[in-house]
Amino acid sequence: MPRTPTVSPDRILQVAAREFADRGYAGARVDRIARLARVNKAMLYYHFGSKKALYRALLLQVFSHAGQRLTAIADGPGPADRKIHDVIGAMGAFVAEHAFFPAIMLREVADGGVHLDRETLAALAALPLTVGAIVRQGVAERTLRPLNPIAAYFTMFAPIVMFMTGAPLRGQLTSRQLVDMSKLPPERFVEQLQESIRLAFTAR
Amino acid sequence: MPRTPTVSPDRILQVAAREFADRGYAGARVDRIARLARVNKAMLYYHFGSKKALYRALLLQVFSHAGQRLTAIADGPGPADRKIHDVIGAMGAFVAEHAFFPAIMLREVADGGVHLDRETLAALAALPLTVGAIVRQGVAERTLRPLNPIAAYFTMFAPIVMFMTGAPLRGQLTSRQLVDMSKLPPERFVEQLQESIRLAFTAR
DNA sequence: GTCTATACTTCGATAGAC
DNA sequence: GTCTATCGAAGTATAGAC
Repeated sequence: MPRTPTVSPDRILQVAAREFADRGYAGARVDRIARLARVNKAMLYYHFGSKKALYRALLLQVFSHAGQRLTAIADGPGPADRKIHDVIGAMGAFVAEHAFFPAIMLREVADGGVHLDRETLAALAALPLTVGAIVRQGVAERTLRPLNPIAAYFTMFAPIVMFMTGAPLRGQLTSRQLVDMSKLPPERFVEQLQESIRLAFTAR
Repeated sequence: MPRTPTVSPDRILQVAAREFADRGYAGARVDRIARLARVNKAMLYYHFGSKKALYRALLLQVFSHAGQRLTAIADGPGPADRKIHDVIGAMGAFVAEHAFFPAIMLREVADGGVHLDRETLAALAALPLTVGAIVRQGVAERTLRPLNPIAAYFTMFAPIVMFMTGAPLRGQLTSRQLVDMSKLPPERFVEQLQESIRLAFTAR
């Protein structure tokens, strides 16, 4: 996966990812995406048709990739408590590779999915579905305590998504000397979360 | 606190809360806020000066209120593990009273605080500061296990904020029969989170 | 304090030549 | 596939009468 794709559509998607993550659907500017991707606007519309279609193409791609990571773990062997640990780690790794992902996820939650079609929503739905499957496995095999799958999904993923998205805001609060929120690298946050979720979810 | 304030500025703030929560700063429309608040646009600008000033006034108000709730608990008597439980409950109650709050919080995290001034950022900073104080108390008195205060803050609040904000998206996923995420009322989610955080944070 | 009308800007999208 | 030029809609904000 090259850092600077030579093909226009790929380069557009890459720039669009940052633009939509940083500014949201309403705040994103097609002009800016085209300029940063070094294509003119007409070219962008030629490839994607509309701002909304570009947004959907991007989200479908990223949600599908994220879903595949989780599904691979859920469908693999091993006890559910181990899978929970691995799934949190996989999400942390996915965010490390795709820094724009958590902000997009956050914004789509806030927007209520209004810009998405059924296909993109289905790709998004794979995430809670996969976690739900692991939780049900764990409760059945008694490696996890009885948990509501939806509650478990939010309890394990919301912290990672909000922490990763919140880096710029933490930077502002820290640099303005309002709170010092600078001393926790992402990898350590993931470890701490894994430990908290292990204590919270494991049957005993 | 009347449901339909008679004074224009109050009514504008109330409508603006829903508009900014539903659509974000960039997506919010001053025209729509004015129309729904039954004032004309010139009146809105007369009272608040600009879209940004209106946004800041709203966020300053809501962050201050939320911060006061938490501070009251943190400064009160009792062991820290109990305060953690109460603070989660207080946040759940605050959201029940101000349904727009979690979406605003989520969007501001994603926007990186770019629309806020120092005063509003300070009001926001009170939240992690207060949780940090409770965590430090608990670690000192050995009612909580050693925890990074920042990690603790995100672990306990991110789930509540994302779950509450995500109601419309869950509704879409459920009604389109992609996942059934409809069977978990907010109060039960808060209880489940309190139990998970108790297990995750308590020293033993 | 309240209104109508409008100035000014920006945005998404397209026409049409090459 | 690629470009320049531009259109029409929509947005924030204000002027100026009452």
